[in-house]
Amino acid sequence: MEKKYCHNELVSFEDRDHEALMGVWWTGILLKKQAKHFFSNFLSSEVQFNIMMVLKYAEKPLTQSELGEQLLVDKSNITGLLDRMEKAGLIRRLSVDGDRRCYHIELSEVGRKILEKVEQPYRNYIKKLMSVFSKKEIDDINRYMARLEKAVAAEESTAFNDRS
Amino acid sequence: MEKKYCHNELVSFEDRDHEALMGVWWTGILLKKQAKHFFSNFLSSEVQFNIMMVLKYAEKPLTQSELGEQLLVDKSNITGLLDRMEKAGLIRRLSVDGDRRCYHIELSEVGRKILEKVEQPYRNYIKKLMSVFSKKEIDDINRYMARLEKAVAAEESTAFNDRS
DNA sequence: CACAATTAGTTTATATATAAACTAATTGTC
DNA sequence: GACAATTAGTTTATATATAAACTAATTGTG
Repeated sequence: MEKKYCHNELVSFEDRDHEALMGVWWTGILLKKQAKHFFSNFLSSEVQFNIMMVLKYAEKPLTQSELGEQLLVDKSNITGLLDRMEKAGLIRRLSVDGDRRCYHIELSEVGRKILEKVEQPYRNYIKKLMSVFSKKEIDDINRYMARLEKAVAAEESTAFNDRS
Repeated sequence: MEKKYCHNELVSFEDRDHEALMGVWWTGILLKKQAKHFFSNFLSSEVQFNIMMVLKYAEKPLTQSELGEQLLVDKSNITGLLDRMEKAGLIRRLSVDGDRRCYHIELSEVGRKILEKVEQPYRNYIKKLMSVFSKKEIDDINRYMARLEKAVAAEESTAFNDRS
């Protein structure tokens, strides 16, 4: 069995672990690229879609920081993302009673309408993608990814270049 | 069982398929972030590490296009990446006999030395990360990711906004 | 050989991503 | 209540990412 560092035949390693990890990595990249393309007629990126989805389904108004935490987006990145989305009329920043430091972010009417157009097609698309897997395999993937995420989080402190 | 669109408790869907796909997505993002941090003392990104690994293990000299294909990096992106890496003394562009359009990219001595410093620690790091999985589970992940990649590729033509 | 089509790489415009330094507002502590 | 520490968000600098338009060189076709 050939082990690949990346996606074609020119380079191969002998490390099944590495291959598995790179598999998750590359698949994630592919999914991101595809999603970006999927939304490109309506939104500048899949990140904007994710933001809108989080806003739509949030159980309470979210601040920029809370949004960033959920989506693993840095606060300095959130500022620009929301600037562009605000400029495009997709979201609004509302001042918050009692804390003049932060905003509550909400979907605008335009944003809601665009989300209505793309949400279901995207869900269908994902449904179709994932239909290559059985119920049991889907559960496997869910469990494996959860464990891998936990392992990554646990290694956070032991990185190569930590000065601690 | 709770289904999450993203990483915390504020938003939840009822879609196990979607959750699995998002799991791969998020885990990929986490891996990228961690890797970037891992290399940050020596390289400006994990992408540069990947480029150097491909160059080291390639069986023949690679052009910019070939490099880009392997790493899923757009040709317009490769130009800038290699510009920065060349400026940092990590790689060289060599003119190619008989085709004045392209370059062969090779690791410089400096690049080779830096790679020597970071490659084994990174491999160990990955080994440790993946040690939470059994041999059988590693094989599962490899198979699942390969199938998911294939499914993604197969859907490429049916994207929401195709004008075909 | 002429010349259209293709290929390799660059440039430009725009978006996403992070770290670090920064401002302004709030909280904790005495 | 004063003031240090923290928190929310912005700014700046730099890197990565894509699409589209571009230049220069090569290939394919008559």
